This record gives sequence, C-alpha cells and structure tokens, in this order.
Amino acid sequence: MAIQRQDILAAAQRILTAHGLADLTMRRLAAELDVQASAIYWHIPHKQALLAEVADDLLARVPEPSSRRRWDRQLHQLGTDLRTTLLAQRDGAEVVAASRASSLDTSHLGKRVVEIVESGGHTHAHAVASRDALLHFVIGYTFDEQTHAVMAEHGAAPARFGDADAAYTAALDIVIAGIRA
Amino acid sequence: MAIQRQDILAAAQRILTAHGLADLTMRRLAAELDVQASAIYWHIPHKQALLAEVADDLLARVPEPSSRRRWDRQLHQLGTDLRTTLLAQRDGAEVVAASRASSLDTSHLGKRVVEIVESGGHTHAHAVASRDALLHFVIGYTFDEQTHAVMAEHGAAPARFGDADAAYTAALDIVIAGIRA
DNA sequence: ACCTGAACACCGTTCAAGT
DNA sequence: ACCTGAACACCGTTCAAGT
Repeated sequence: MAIQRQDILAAAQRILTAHGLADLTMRRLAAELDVQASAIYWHIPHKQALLAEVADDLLARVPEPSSRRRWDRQLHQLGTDLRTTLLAQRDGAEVVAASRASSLDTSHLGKRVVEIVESGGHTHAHAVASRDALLHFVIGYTFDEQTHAVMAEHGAAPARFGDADAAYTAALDIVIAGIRA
Repeated sequence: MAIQRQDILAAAQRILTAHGLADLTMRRLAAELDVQASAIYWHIPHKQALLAEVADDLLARVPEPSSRRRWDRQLHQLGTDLRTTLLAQRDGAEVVAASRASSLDTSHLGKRVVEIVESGGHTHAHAVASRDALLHFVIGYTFDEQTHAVMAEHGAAPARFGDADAAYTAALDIVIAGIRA
C-alpha cells in the first residue's frame, strides 16, 4: 500500500529521536520508508515543509495551562512546560527555532499567551509584546541549553555546573516579572 | 603571496553581505580567494570555526553603553544596539544564533550585562539570570525578525504591519522591567 | 609553509518513465 | 495515483602530491 503523509512525519520523528537533526535527510527518510527519496516529493513540496510539521507537532504537545490559577502562574506554567517539551525531543529547540520561529504570532501557543496576559487586565499591545518577550526567550534559552549539552557530550565545551532547572526558572521569573510590571 | 586568516574572514563577510548565509560555502569562499576549497583547511579546521569568527566579529561591533547613565538605561541601550548590529549584517542574527548561542556566558557582551546589572545593586545570581533573559530574548527576537523579512520578500509570508522598532522596544522594556523588579 | 588535484561520501530536488 | 531510476547541481572534508 501507498505511503501516507502521516508515515513520513512518523519516520522523521523516529530518525530525529534516534540519530538527530543532522541525520534527518531526505535519503535517510526514504530508506526508513522503503522508497526512493524522490517518492517523498509526491507527498510533500520540500524538506522545510516537513520540518515545519515536525515543529508544529512538537509544539502541540505543550499542555494547556490550567485556567483556574492566576494569570501570571499560568504564564509560568506555560514557560516551564514549553521548555520541558522542547528538551524532551532530541534537537527539539533547534527544529522549532529553525522552522517555526517566524510564526509565533499566528501559532496556538502565541495566541494562548496573549489571552492569558489580557486576562490579567493588560492591554492587547502589552500582551503582544509579552508574547514576543516570553516565547523568544524560552525558545532561545532552550536552544542554547540543548546545543550546549550536545557539545559538552562531544567534549567540545565545558559542562555547566549548577542546577539547570533553577537557572532557567530564575530567568523565566524575570521575564514574567516584567510582564506583570 | 599566501592567503591570511584575515583574508578568509573578509571574504566570508563579503559573500554573506552580497549573497547570504546559504551561499557562504567553502567552495564559493575558495573561489572568492582564488584558491581551491581544500586550501582553506590549511588555515581553519572547519567551517564552523569560520562561522564562529564571523559571529564574534559581528558581536564586537556592538558599542559599549555609556557608563554615565543609569544602569537600566545602559541595559536598554545595549539591547537596542545589539539588535541594530545584528540587523545591519545580512543573516546576522542567524549566524550568531547558530554559532555563538552556546557561549553567551563567556562572551564579552554577556560579561558586560552581568556587570551592568550588578552595578544596579543586584546579586550576582540575579545578574546572571538577567543576562540569560536579555540576550536570549534579543537574539531570538531579531532572528525571527530577519527570517521573516526574507520570507516576506520572497512572498512566502505576509508582511508585518506596524512599527517594527516600537514593537521591539515594547518587548525589550518588558524584559528590562523584569530585571529591575 | 602553503596550495593543488582528485577523490570520498554525501546533499535536496526534478522529471521522464513505469505500474 | 504513486513510485522508480537516473540525473543535476551541488555540499564539507581529507590527503597524497606538488612547489
């Protein structure tokens, strides 16, 4: 039977998890699906479109913050969960940074942040600026963390000392304090 | 006469400005220098090292904030100038995000931010978290901006309306307010 | 010391042709 | 409708050999 678009996404995720973004090539993907590389182009227009799908799928895993809690706690939750989700997928932050960076404004996550900040009694303009500050910070920070972890593994960088989670929370708290102010 | 390491950096910058990061290949670089691609490997170990040099050179162009002004104004100045510097170089933010992301802590810029925040009477821990929040935000935000501008040029994304500088300043102010708090 | 020539092991993408 | 086969136009990097 024929290959489905779904199968391509699943195969891409398997390669990403098992071998990393550098090994996620069209030829390797084709091999994983037992077809020729050119066959994939009947299903998707180009590699970037596939990467965007991988990124979207990853971001969709970020849980909804419980709307019971205070708005700034919801924001904190979202900032924490987004990082956790990105770290859970090998090269997750890089995939998102490379292929989804340019559409935070239209993304579900972006809209969610705007809503939460507005629910705190802030203007739409402030909510939009808050979204930009928060999401760019989280993605950039996590990308750095993940990149560094890989380099440290290969001995190309010194390992970082201290509690990574605590360091992140401290920086996240600064951004959220700024949104509150 | 022989090619200098300096010449390679200069040639790389010319290609970057004229044709963008995608066209900055070892072969094109070699052509620009009138040598074979393999000749470059006598001077630099690999492409990544060259990219790191390009990124360092770019970051070194960020002016020092005038230490006369209040510490939080210095931070604002630095945040503004960093973005301006990245935007001034074609694909500047991407080069920095890709090759320098993982060493903000040891960079001159990173140290400078820590100093400025400490000069505001804050603890070292707070200054470090502030550095991470500020620099990841600025680089991530500017990367997004630059990526989006290229895509909009190619018709691959809708143009953004409104004042880009004002939007950036609003988000930057949030981060700085958080540092102040 | 510095560079060439040639190769190795790859890429993403296109497209006529097959079934 | 869906895929193969073959090609096009490239990559980064290595390394013996030349000067």
